[in-house]
Amino acid sequence: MTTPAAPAEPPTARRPRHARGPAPTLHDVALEAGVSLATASRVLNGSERKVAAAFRERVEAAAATLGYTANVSAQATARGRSPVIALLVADIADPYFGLIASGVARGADEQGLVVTVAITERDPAREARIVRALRGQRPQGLILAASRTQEEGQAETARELAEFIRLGGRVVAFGAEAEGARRVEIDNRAGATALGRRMAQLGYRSAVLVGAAEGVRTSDDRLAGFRAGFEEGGGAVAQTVRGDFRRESAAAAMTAALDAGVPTGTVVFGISDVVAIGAMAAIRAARREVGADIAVCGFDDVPSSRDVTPALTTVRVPLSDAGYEAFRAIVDDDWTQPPLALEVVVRDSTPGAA
Amino acid sequence: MTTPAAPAEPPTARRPRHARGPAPTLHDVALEAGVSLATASRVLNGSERKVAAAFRERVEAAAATLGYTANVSAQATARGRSPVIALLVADIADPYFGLIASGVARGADEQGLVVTVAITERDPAREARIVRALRGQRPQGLILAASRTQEEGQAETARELAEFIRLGGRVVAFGAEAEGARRVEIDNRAGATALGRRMAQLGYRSAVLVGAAEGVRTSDDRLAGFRAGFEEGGGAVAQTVRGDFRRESAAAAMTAALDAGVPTGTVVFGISDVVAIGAMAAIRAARREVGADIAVCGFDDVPSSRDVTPALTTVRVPLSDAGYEAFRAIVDDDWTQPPLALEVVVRDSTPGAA
DNA sequence: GTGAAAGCGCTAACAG
DNA sequence: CTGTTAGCGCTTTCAC
Repeated sequence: MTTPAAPAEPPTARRPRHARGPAPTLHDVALEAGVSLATASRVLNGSERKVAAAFRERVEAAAATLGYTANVSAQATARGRSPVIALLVADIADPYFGLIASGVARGADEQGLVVTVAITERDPAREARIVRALRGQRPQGLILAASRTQEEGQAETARELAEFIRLGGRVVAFGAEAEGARRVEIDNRAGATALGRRMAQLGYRSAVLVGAAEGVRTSDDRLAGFRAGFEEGGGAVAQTVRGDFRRESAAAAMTAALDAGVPTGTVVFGISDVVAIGAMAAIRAARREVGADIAVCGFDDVPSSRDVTPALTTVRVPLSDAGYEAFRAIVDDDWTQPPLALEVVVRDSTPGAA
Repeated sequence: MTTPAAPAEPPTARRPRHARGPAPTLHDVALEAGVSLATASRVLNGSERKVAAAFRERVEAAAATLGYTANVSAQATARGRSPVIALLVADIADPYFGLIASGVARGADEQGLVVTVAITERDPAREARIVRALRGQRPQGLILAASRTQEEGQAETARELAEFIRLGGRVVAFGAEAEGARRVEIDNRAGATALGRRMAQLGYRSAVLVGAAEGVRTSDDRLAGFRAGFEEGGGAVAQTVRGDFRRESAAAAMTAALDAGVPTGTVVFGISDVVAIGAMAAIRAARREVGADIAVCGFDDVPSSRDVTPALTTVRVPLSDAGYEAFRAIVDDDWTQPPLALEVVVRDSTPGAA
């Protein structure tokens, strides 16, 4: 459908108030207010410089009647910096990333910045492509929340990241280390160690670990930490099975473990609540009971960990705060990470062994 | 820490490969390749026009050695349109919105567009401010997924939206109707009616409804639908209590209902799974049993609805697909919404009454 | 205080 | 095919 013929109008007519068309420009506002571009710019977009009250009012009135909003892209090219923070997550529908994103968004909002979200789907090639595309936005910073492995497939991403940093970009990564990047450190190892120790204290002596592939840092740290704490308390790890961070793969891994044999009184540690919950499903599917028969604990304390039955024992991670800190790390020159307190929370999924 | 003094260099020297500084521009690439700006632009950024292989290669080589990425803001101002889709959600950590966001992101990725996310926190004033700010991005479109009420506080948002549309912007809203906006319709009423009918078939005769404030459209539709189906099947609604879409407020509302008295054999309908799960928590806190004593059902079928115990009966909503459709509605001129099939899924939280 | 004018990085006619 | 040259909408010296 093309635009219907409009009533003929003298070409010099100002665009009528209710016409549909391109957004009014600063030029339009200046014209309407009878001032120069420079003056209009000064009053509308934060400038240090003073403008006489009379002018200021006229400009503001003009902007209001025209419905003017500054064109962010134009401002960005003129100023040489854009008001965007780019966030890279593996999967925005996963509560872990959703919580982080909410913290980032909160910070961005405080500073009037906008956050753009990109999804890696845990695909390294995709991740590299995305980082490259994101570079084009010339964002103030890049927040990497996608769980990354140390190796293969990462080279390309690392290269793009390095380039971004070299060009003056800021990147902050969760856990992962990247040359020149800041890190928001969630002490996965310590948290998991505390959890493992606690499980040992509760009387468990045998554990099954459900993790992601070797080399995935978050997974490795949590696994190692749990093992250390648990062994320190006198327990032993009977099996380690692996999937990824998704519920289904965790359930499959747990099923394998069950097939191999899991005695009553064992505690299962899932590297994340989502994984632990997947394991719970597998345990039930195998007609075993979660709790008294096989205990389960996770990590993160996502909202649904309280809603499963029995409620899941886990390590509380202030994910939203962590997201906020990641944001601060981008915008605050002398940011140093405040402690992100992890806390073991014991619920019914790990009843004290007799 | 300031930049350490760099080794003196003749001012005419090209920026060395590893210097830290502003990102290379198209101009730099053209220079390096010994071609004109126009040619460089043509090979690097999709143009219809042909460029001789020899030139093309030189430009590509130059871009690669310089690590060039086109400046998106500059492209946007030059082209007069920016590659962004703005998404407005109430709370990105809520699985409902997370799922929608993932669908939007999938679509955007397919088209090489970027999505920016803003959070309303269900605050109308905030929402209006955000829409206004988003206008500045001159996005291709605006997707409104924040649940909105019909009235008060919305006037301002409506005004901003109207202005955006008048200026040629596209907006698509979930459910809500806005002059000139496309809608992605999730047939909440029909889905809820089917659920209500099904509950009646299972033998329930009395229901407690847990909704959000009156005037919140999604809530109203689901409530009305459930009531219709349930009454049609011979049931009756005993109480309607209200909170919002959050777990805690739903639990509080349910607690109030329990205080007022909820007989065994009642079915509780929560307008969303999150609400239903909050109600489940309240029921347990009141030392009642979910299932045989008080049945519970929800709406959406978010992942955790399968993980609670007993598993939650609900209406499956293809949220991610809905998000994808919202995206399509923005970019596809002659988009018409394909059916978004809702499906009642009965699980253990609503055992067949005897 | 205010305005003219030169960019910002890129695109898109328009000539060659 | 390639290069020249106006813009795009806004900011920011730099004079007045």
